[in-house]
Amino acid sequence: MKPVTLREIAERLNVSTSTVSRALHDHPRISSATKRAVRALAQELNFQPNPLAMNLRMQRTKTIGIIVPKISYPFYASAITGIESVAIQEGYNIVICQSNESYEQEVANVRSLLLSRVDGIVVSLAGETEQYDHFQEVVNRGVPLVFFNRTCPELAVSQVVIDNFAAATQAVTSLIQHGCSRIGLLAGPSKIDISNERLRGYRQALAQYQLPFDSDLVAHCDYSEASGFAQTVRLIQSPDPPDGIFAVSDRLAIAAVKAIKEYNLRIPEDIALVGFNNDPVTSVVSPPLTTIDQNPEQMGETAAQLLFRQFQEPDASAEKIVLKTRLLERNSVKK
Amino acid sequence: MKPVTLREIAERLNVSTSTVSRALHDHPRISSATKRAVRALAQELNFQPNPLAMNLRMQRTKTIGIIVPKISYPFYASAITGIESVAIQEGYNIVICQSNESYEQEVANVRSLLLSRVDGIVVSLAGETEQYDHFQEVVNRGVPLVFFNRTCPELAVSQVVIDNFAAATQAVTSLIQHGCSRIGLLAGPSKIDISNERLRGYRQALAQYQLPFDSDLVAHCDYSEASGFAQTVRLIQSPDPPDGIFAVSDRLAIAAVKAIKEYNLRIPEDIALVGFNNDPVTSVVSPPLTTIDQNPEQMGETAAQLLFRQFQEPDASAEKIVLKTRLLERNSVKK
DNA sequence: TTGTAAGCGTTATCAA
DNA sequence: TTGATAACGCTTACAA
Repeated sequence: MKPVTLREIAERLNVSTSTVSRALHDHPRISSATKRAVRALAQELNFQPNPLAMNLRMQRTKTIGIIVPKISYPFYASAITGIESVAIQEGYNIVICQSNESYEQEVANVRSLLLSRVDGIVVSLAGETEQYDHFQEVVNRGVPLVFFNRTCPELAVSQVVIDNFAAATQAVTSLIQHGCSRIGLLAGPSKIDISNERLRGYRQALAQYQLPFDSDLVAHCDYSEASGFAQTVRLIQSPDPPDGIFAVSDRLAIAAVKAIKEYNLRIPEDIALVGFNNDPVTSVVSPPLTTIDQNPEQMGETAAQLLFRQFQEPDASAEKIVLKTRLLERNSVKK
Repeated sequence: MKPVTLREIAERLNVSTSTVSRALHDHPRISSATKRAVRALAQELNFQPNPLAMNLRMQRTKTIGIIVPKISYPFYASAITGIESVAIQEGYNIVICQSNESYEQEVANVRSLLLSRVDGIVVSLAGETEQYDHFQEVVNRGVPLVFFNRTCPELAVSQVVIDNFAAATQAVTSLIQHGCSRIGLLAGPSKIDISNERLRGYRQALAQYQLPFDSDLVAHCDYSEASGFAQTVRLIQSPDPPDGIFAVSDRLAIAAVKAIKEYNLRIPEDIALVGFNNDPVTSVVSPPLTTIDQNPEQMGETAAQLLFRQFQEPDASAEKIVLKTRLLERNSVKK
């Protein structure tokens, strides 16, 4: 019942363990006769090299660590699937950590991954995170690192993102073109890079159509539904409420839907709404939400590819890949 | 920049590595003086024992493997969170695998987890799985195993489930009490244990109210939205269509919603609908779905606890824990 | 072409 | 109370 080891094979064949190891690795200076013999027996005994021993010996684990805010966010679940698919293809395992949007948990995740000697790390930042020493530490240790989606502007590290500025501009433009003139923004945490990019896009669209920017209409939320709901209520109850809202995530948009309905307002007639992510719920909610589709699986794949590129050329400079998005127009803006 | 090892501490203190190791483990026969000295230096150098070396030496990894059909299913995402929380508490790491409902991938997952020597495995079966040799192998190797939710009836292994029979009875009863008399069932794969339990519950409710059982009304689906949609269409188009549908998962229920709406029928007036899982979308879709709430996080926690119990008493007999559920009545059945 | 031996960083056994 | 030493299972100089 015990797993077979190199030694057993060696003893049975009256050769040394090194010969067995080399035969299995197709070392050029091993006779094809012994190679055949070794392989045959290895096959027969169903030999699997013990990864624990290999890890210790090789000082690498063939494992990549992933840190995401929450695996239950459909965006990240899909991104993970993307990362996983290329990892498997390359013979790597993955280990998934959730930061739960918490800075402290993210730090703990990094520590744990470093400790377990993963060969590389793929991260999307927690909403709370405002300092990056823990990632600097990753870089210092020479462990390849790639950010995706929520990235860190201060670190010269490879990253894959979408053009958040352009996507947000497009989203808000859609609201404007459908007749909205006073548009609220359910923004993300102000320390998160993509939040600011989307805010810039929002302002850009307003400027393009000569609409005034009113900071009262910008509501910063963390990524929780509760904050989305509360901020929407605040916008609705304000003296001069918006006739359209752009939410920087579909979760916030859904929270907005609930708030708007609670106040017996109609979507899109009273308030039009645009979300971000093409979360599955957006096609189910009534009315279906206009949103930005951004192919998270592809983003995950790309991030993983970037990581593997770093494995091959550790000294290559940081790359930034920007993926395409598209606006999915649905009834939440059609007036 | 290199991680500190036992040896370094030993050399600096002019003691042996064994002494250092023992001091750090609070071994009773080490003088408190050296303990203090060792610990102080360990702290100062920020010594972290290399888990790779420990793993190899101890033949255990302080890691538990999790296999679920898909992490993007909200039910499993929550269950994982539950497992994770007790694992962390016990100082264990987790590694998450997705079977993607595929038997082959599940087998590969098991193989990979066994190879990497996880200390125990928590599983919810893939929809496709109809044979269990790979789990028998886990048991044979003496690796603790716990099933949750979708369990395996043939193996004497600890498991945590809900009372699927009772929950399904309750769900269908709700439809009947709101006036449905011809109730369709979007059932799960017939090889999955909980599918059959829910089917039994369905029949029980019918029997209780003297409604006839009609096998034409039972539509077996895999867990995909596509099959839920197709089967709903089949039911709608049948010569004698149902006035209510019980879907054994919310994903299938959502698919049913889409199909029903596509045929311009009203929910619940033309067809009432009950789902299963209390997926977040059920509160967002219009009308909100009646569903069975089953606290997946608690289920995950319980499964993990069962596993840790096995770590402590490897020879204890298999336990089966049945958790409570509750019916969440919403507008998809109110006529 | 193959074998010997060292080493990865721990823990555990035995002896002192 | 502590130290040598072996061992976990593998890879890889270096020797033969």
